Amino acid sequence: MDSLEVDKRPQKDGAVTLQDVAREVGVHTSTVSRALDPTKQERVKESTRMQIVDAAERLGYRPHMIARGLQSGRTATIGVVAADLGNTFVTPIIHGLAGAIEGAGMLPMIAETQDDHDRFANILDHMLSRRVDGIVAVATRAGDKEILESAGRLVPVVVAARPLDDTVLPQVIHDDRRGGAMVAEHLHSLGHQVVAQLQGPPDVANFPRRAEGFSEFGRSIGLVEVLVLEQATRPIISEGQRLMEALLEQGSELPTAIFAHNDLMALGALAVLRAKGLGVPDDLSLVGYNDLPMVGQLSPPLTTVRYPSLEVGRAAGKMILQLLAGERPEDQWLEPLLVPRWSARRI
Amino acid sequence: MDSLEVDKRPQKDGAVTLQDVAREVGVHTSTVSRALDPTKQERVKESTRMQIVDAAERLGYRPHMIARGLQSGRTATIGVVAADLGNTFVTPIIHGLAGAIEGAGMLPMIAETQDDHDRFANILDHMLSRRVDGIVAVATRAGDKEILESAGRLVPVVVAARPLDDTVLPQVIHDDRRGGAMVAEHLHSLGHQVVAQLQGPPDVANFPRRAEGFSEFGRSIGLVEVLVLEQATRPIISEGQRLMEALLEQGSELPTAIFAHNDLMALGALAVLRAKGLGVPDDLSLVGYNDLPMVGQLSPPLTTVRYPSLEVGRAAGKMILQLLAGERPEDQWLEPLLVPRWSARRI
DNA sequence: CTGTTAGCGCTTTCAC
DNA sequence: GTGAAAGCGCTAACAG
Repeated sequence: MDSLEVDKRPQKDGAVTLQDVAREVGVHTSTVSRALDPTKQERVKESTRMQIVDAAERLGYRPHMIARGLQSGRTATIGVVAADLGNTFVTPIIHGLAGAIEGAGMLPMIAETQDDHDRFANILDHMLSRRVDGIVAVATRAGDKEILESAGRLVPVVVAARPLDDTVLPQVIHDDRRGGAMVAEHLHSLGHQVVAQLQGPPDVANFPRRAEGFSEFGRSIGLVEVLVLEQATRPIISEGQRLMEALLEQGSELPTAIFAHNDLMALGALAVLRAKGLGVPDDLSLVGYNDLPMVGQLSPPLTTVRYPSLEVGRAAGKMILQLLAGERPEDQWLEPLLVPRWSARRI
Repeated sequence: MDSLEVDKRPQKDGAVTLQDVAREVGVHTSTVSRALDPTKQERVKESTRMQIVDAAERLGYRPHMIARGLQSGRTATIGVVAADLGNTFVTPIIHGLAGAIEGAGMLPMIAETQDDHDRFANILDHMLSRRVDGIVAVATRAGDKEILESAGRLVPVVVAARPLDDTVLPQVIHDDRRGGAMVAEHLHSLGHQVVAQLQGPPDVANFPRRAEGFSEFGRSIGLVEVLVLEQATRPIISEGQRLMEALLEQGSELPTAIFAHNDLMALGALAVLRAKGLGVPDDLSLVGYNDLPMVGQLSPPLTTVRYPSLEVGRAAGKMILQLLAGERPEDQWLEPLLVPRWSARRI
């Protein structure tokens, strides 16, 4: 029985393994592994390497990244936790992120929280189970901080888009406070004196910051703010409608200009105003935030603050890569830019 | 030496393994495995199971899906191959897909081809290396067919959004031909007689179908079509501009209405028309395709054909799940819907 | 009911 | 320059 060789066919699913290639060439799997590894292929005799490469090609060998990952502990995957893929605000972030990490052979894996804390927790857990190499959180609410930080102890985590107060986690931060102030300044420069805000959910840190920047700077230059008694529970169109209606019905003085905390809420407000027969900007000026695709071509073209989504995604990707390389990246600051269009006009 | 026990601390990265839990409770790993597997936990004595669950909780055990995947050959991951994440057309598809598969514990992994064949090939290869359980292709061009079909021999593949002619692969199909015809009919009903198309890339099957539907049905009802001598190389704004300029400069009769093969190209055309001092719809009617978010609020609100992106994503997700369950799903047909707004008017 | 053994496909010592 | 063997964390087949 000197020929114990068992005829091991390629596995049921048809995948060709290192074994198959090794058998084909008549060498050991470790030799094949070395021959196919760019960093080690010098340690293999040129002639055998050629045979191996050839056989691998011929058989259609494809490395099994899962098996490799089990060994190395890396999956070349970055988990992206978003709130809502239906919001055109997040797509460019994912786009930028994907572009930034693809050079390193990494791919994003995406999940949606729907702004629900339990889902957030589950998703984080799931991603850790999958052993993603890093996590980019673009959906964080204040209540998610602890759990995200504890994930950060296991794997690199970058916080993007929605900032977190007092955290050790590295962040890509947008200066929302400054953005809010820019809106106040713009309205003031157009001659407005009585203004109001439609505020986004207070537990998404961007919104309180926008509110503060707007209110404080506005006060300092003499703007009078009519307080809206409601706040949005989510930063979406329907909530913009609700707040706008609340403002109109609460019986207080009507402002001449409104700062909606994001473009979607501005769209909601616009719909309500239109329905009530109020013209924008003729009767009321309106400013949004984010500069979503196409808002510059709305009727009227929306004055807004440009939020650099693509750059945020790119920066987050780079930071994750740095973290993975053992570096400790500094927080990135990305500045807002006021984009004056036609929905806010001189009074 | 009856106590060979080595003090195996949890691994360097702090991850707790079955081993750790087993050691803690004083049982074998396979017992722990069973105790933690919902389908097998009856085979474990209640008391030990309790201890195990307790210890797992206490130690912070988290299943290692990679290791499990190596064993089972499944990764609970669906690869999504998109052309361009920057296009708001794809996002809802991903959104729908993610929603459809999440119930099965699967997550999408996304990559962009930028409409480049080599990148398409690389990405497919990469996804197969990662052993995704299935692939949804939303970026296919005619030249990608063979390679996609060969991937389909290894793993379930669903073709969505961009159809493929004569393929065995299951598809989510949108009736582009019908959509094109609907546009012709609409323009005809508005009294237009001379029309033109800004055609999308011919190797993305949707566009020739839209063109045929439009031309053939248009001819049958008496529309005269001015041929544009150029075709887009990609379905994007700048190409819409280029074609619109080409039409204006080619010296042929000017149509009274234009059918742009998608909304982005319509936006490009709109910009050119505006720059040349031509009003839409006063001087020229314009119809797009897709009904991207917000095009209903443009100035003018764009008349377009609604492409059911979200539903396409959902259907693709369901089909992948069916395929994974060993079923052979039928192709899904999703119908277009003309959305009349203000960019096309009665002549 | 629980322990043993083998092995998923690959990389990585350690020998020779 | 190459082979042998161990092992990544888990599941499954087989004992007992």
